[in-house]
Amino acid sequence: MRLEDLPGRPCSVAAALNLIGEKWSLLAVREIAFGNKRFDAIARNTGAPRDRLAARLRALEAAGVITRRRYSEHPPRYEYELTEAGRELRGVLTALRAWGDKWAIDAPPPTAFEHGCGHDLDPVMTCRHCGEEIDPDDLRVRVTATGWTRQGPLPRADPAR
Amino acid sequence: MRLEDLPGRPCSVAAALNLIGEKWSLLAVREIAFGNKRFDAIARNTGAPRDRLAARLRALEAAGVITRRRYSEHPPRYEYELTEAGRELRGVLTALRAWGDKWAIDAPPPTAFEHGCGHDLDPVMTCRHCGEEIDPDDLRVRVTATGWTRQGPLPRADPAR
DNA sequence: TACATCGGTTGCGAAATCAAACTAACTCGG
DNA sequence: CCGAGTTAGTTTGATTTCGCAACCGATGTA
Repeated sequence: MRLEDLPGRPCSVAAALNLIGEKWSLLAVREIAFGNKRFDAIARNTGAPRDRLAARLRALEAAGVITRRRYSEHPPRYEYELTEAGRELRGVLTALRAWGDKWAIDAPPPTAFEHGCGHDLDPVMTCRHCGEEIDPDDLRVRVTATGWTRQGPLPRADPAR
Repeated sequence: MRLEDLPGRPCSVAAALNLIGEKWSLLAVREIAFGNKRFDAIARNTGAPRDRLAARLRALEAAGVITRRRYSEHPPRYEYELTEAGRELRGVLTALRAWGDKWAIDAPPPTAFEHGCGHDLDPVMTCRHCGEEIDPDDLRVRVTATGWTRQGPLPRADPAR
């Protein structure tokens, strides 16, 4: 993706959404990550219309997020797998799931994961360098294409309101 | 959001995407997180069509992600701010940006952040309990609504391919 | 023979999206 | 006072995408 081809601020978030931001794309990735490799299972578990799903799977393949492998000739049958890029998308899914658990549903989380350490997964974003939990209020913009964002600290939560 | 109202697997990821998965929504949140509170700035920096942006901002407000505050009567003028839910979305943006930096663009990251510890931000998702980096291959599905996913380990990366 | 499975494609109407123009109420400079 | 600019949208009309249902062909199963 060429950043210049995106409207607005040159930004990896926009570039990422260009690849995986269409409706059903991330849910398809979720299903494949769950081990559901086949078209029918992905369609059933996401609820996506079959024609839209077919289009999304092609786009995800073109984006390098999944591969399509024929496991039968006559009739041709395919299964989908995550590429390295697709596998790394699971982190995005984890962040989204954590947010959704907290803010998008009123019931307890419908899906939980057990981490290798034996406890239920409770993900935290940390700084690889210092190991501390990342407080987004504690970040400064360091580099951007000129003209798009002034350098300096990001706005903080305003405790007055 | 009632999970029963979603098509497919009951899932917080789907519920989250229902709130913030439409086109331009996350980019609008990104801009507000950057401190751009006004309609025109958000429109300019995202590249979103103004009518779409107006619709998205209303939807984000209804979803509880942003607030709309009048800063002028006559003419009525508004500015947008993140709610607590919106501020916690910054973690999703961080995950998405990290993925996009690596997989969605060919150039070096257009935006970097400096963490409080003095180094460039390099986010890692860790387990709150044991502090270890989360390897998505090291997760087992612990609970889901019955019928949707067998319990047990998730498929691993297949080293044979 | 009849039906089910699988991985789609096709056709079609409904809905969402887009760029551009327009509105309305102000402010500022001269 | 005049004209230009700012701000936050709304309107318009064309384009694109979406969602649904039906269909298809090759095979396997009862």
